[in-house]
Amino acid sequence: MISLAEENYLKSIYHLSQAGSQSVLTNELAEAMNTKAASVTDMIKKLSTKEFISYEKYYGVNLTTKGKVVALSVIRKHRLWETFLVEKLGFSWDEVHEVAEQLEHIQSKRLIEKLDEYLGFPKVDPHGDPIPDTNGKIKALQQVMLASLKPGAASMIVAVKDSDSQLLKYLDKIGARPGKTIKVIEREEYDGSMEVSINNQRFFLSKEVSENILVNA
Amino acid sequence: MISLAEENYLKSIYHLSQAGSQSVLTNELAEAMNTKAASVTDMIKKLSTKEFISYEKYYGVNLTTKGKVVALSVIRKHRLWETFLVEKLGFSWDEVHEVAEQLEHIQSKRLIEKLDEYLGFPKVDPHGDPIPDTNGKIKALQQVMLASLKPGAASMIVAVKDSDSQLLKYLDKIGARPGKTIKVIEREEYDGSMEVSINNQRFFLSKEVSENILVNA
DNA sequence: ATATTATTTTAGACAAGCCTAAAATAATAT
DNA sequence: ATATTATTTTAGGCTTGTCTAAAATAATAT
Repeated sequence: MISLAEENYLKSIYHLSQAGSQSVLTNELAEAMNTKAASVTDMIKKLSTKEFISYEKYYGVNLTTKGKVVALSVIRKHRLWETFLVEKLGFSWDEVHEVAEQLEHIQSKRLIEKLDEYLGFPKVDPHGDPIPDTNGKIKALQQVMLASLKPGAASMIVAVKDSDSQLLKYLDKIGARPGKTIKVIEREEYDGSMEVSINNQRFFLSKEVSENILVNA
Repeated sequence: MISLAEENYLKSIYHLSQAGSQSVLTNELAEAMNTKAASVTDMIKKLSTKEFISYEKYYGVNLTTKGKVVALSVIRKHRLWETFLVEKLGFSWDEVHEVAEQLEHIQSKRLIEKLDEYLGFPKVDPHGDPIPDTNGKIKALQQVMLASLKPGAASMIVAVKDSDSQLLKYLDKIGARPGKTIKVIEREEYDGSMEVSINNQRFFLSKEVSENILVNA
């Protein structure tokens, strides 16, 4: 059996290894998990013994195939639950993360199959992130940062990187939801900020915000 | 904060104190929780310090008002989730218990409110058990055992005591679901068995089974 | 009234998952 | 090439929730 803590570590390792393409380092993981490096080392040993990760002392960890299966199954559950919360229970976009963090650990194959069916086998969650299938296959989206678009370019928002509640609230307010089309009016080279239009309304976005919005390539 | 284990103990204490009307004894609790008496004593001390229960050494425990609130909130969540699983996801009656045991521990007031609303504020769960309201008020049903009915009497099934999966499967097969009307045709005094009719079909029920079916008084 | 039996509690241990402080190793700067 | 700094690991400890074995208490039978 795999514990809740173990599942969370594997999920974090997966996300971190998607971001940077190196091995995941102890300190990165400690920060992501909101814990101390020493605790991470302890857990790394356990996960390594159980063959969920491969681990070279001082040089970080990588998921094994077995570990990736677990991570993707947790992510699948997380994203299906988020979809449920938004589509069926009427949660807003920015409220679902915390609850889904809990729901993703419910152990029941049947439940997830039924939920998937009930939701009509969605391919992406409310943030636009792809939902892995039963076998852990995940469709890599062709995504680029809004920040990289040139003035005049328009594209569909597919996801938001950060899951910070403040950011999500803000994006929700200005209508920057996945599925929406966003157009770059102008971009200031000196600070990376940009003026964009969504729903025919204009907004100024800071560099930080525009780097957190992902659009179709 | 209250832990998962603590919630489960409080729930068990509540159920046991509903059954027998005495204080709940260490051994009863150990059996219900599938653990050893020594472990129960340990936990009892913790719950007592936190004032969820009152405890007199060697003479068992009782829930305090504070403890009852927690227990009823867990039971409310359990029953709402069971309703969801059956009504929305198409689980059958006898499959929901295990999953609901996990779902009942999700911490999110908002989630439960939304779920309640989504289900149309149900008053009873799929087993016919009453669902406590937000304030922990629970409507005591006027229930009697089917076993106590006299030949010729008919009444509506409101609940099933045991949550043993075998029993639930059997009852499902013969159509003995909450809401159904059941009529006693005959009763054998020497072994307590009875012949009944449900949906105009006749069945023989052993004493054990007829004591597990609760009907409107 | 006392001895036997059943129940409950105490004592001491263990695994999981975390911590702090100190030691070991790697990376970087001179 | 070596010293300094940053990162990671080790060592030892804590809490939660469990266990077994032994001691204490209560219930029951004679």
